[in-house]
Amino acid sequence: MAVYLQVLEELEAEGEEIISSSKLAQLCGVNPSQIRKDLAYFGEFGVRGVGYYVTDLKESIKHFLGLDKTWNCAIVGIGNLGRALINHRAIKDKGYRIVGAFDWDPFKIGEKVGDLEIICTRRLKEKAKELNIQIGIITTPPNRAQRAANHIVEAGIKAILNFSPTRISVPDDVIVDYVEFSRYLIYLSFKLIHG
Amino acid sequence: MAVYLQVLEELEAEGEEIISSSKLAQLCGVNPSQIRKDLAYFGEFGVRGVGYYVTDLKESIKHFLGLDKTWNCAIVGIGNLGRALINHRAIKDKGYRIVGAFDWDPFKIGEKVGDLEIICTRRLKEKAKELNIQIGIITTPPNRAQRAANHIVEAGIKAILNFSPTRISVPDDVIVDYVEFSRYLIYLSFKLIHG
DNA sequence: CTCACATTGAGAAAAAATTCACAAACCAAA
DNA sequence: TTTGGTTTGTGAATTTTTTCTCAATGTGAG
Ligand SMILES: NC(=O)c1ccc[n+]([C@@H]2O[C@H](COP(=O)([O-])OP(=O)(O)OC[C@H]3O[C@@H](n4cnc5c(N)ncnc54)[C@H](O)[C@@H]3O)[C@@H](O)[C@H]2O)c1
Ligand SMILES: NC(=O)c1ccc[n+]([C@@H]2O[C@H](COP(=O)([O-])OP(=O)(O)OC[C@H]3O[C@@H](n4cnc5c(N)ncnc54)[C@H](O)[C@@H]3O)[C@@H](O)[C@H]2O)c1
Repeated sequence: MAVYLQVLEELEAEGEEIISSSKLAQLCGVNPSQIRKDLAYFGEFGVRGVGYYVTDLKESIKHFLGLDKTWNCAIVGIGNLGRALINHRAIKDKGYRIVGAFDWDPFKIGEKVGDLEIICTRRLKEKAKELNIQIGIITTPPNRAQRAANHIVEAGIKAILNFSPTRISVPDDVIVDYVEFSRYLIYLSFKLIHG
Repeated sequence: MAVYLQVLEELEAEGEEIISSSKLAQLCGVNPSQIRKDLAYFGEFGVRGVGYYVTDLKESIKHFLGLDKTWNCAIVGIGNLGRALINHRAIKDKGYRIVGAFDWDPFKIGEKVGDLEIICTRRLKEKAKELNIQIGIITTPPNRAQRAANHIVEAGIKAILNFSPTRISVPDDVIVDYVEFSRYLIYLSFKLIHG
């Protein structure tokens, strides 16, 4: 679904107004029926004999994926990785905004990263309300990840993305996802061996 | 498959010697038959009436995934993200070693990151041979990604992991994978909306 | 308005993946 | 050696996913 969205955005940028499922399928590298089934799943967007209106369809998918709102994120642990994420522009275009940078280290507090000021993790709860933070991102060292998670949960945030290579435990109503860099490397080396 | 491996490693660390498909299935959150099918796919490892020998099975999966060798990687673009990846310990345990740090910026060349010295991108070809580099990792700004890719291809490296948010074009015999941070955020926000 | 053409939406068919079920194989104890 | 209790490996059954097909519907020309 995210692939369709990306292709649709490219088409829109090229000025295309209408696209047929077969053309879109070709661009996405899938079967035309696949596309029609997927799109029909959450509403009827096509026009028989014509195709799909690129902009309308794009908006519908965005709405379905929740990309028509902006989502506010906080980063906890402002080391190399935290900074890289704050500076990463690509996510802003998709409607995710990093609105808070938190760290435990007293020497870092007050320091500027981009146009964010690093804030003490203890103030996360207070700031989460103020900034309406919906997603917490953990980029602390592994042995601090659980502590960071606790702060995020405490602040009432219901979604966590954890970059540190440790499992964290949280209440059932909090969604956690893990980023594992090694996954990509395993894929590549596997391909190198097995074609 | 990578999940089985992780669970097996945990089991080995706990001193377990034998595991049945049903126990392993439980730990991985899948069906026992699933496990037996998957394992039977690349050889007969189990012992009827007994189960699977944890260590043997772990080794076999590692071999199958190519994780019994060490893979040498080079990072091209030593900014925040590049540094974060170099310092990231978790991948070393899986057999991936970052043996080269390359950057274009003359002011960075010679600088130390961890125990690596930053080398000029122009020397990539020469160093790739010397260090037997098999995987190239791009962490340059987006507008430099293609140039970095060209250097990597030129150096005879056949696998590329691209962190910059741009598509790159390479010859057919080079494998490319893309890391898109936004994928994880989309997953989280989608879950927040749709349960 | 009618006709020729294009394309969707959805049910039918095909393919793929998952799960079930059980014979074959193994171990341990008697 | 035989017996009883396990657990794998695999063919069959089931479920899910993907693809095919075509009636229904829209467009635009005449
Ligand atoms: N998942 C991946 O793909 C991936 C890739 C690279 C790095 N990593 C991991 O990301 C983590 C961070 O990497 P890095 O290079 O930025 O490390 P780093 O040491 O540069 O930064 C860690 C930061 O966390 C702060 N911190 C420590 N305890 C804290 C706490 N309780 N609350 C708030 N902040 C706290 C530190 O002050 C420091 O600024 C590491 O665990 C690393 O292994 C993951
Ligand atoms: N995929 C993801 O999930 C993700 C996450 C965060 C950042 N990023 C992306 O990663 C990239 C790097 O981020 P960063 O924060 O480290 O940026 P940065 O600006 O700190 O570092 C970029 C480095 O690349 C070097 N460089 C530029 N041109 C080069 C060339 N031709 N050859 C070799 N080196 C070259 C620069 O000298 C600099 O050191 C950005 O494109 C960013 O958008 C991706």
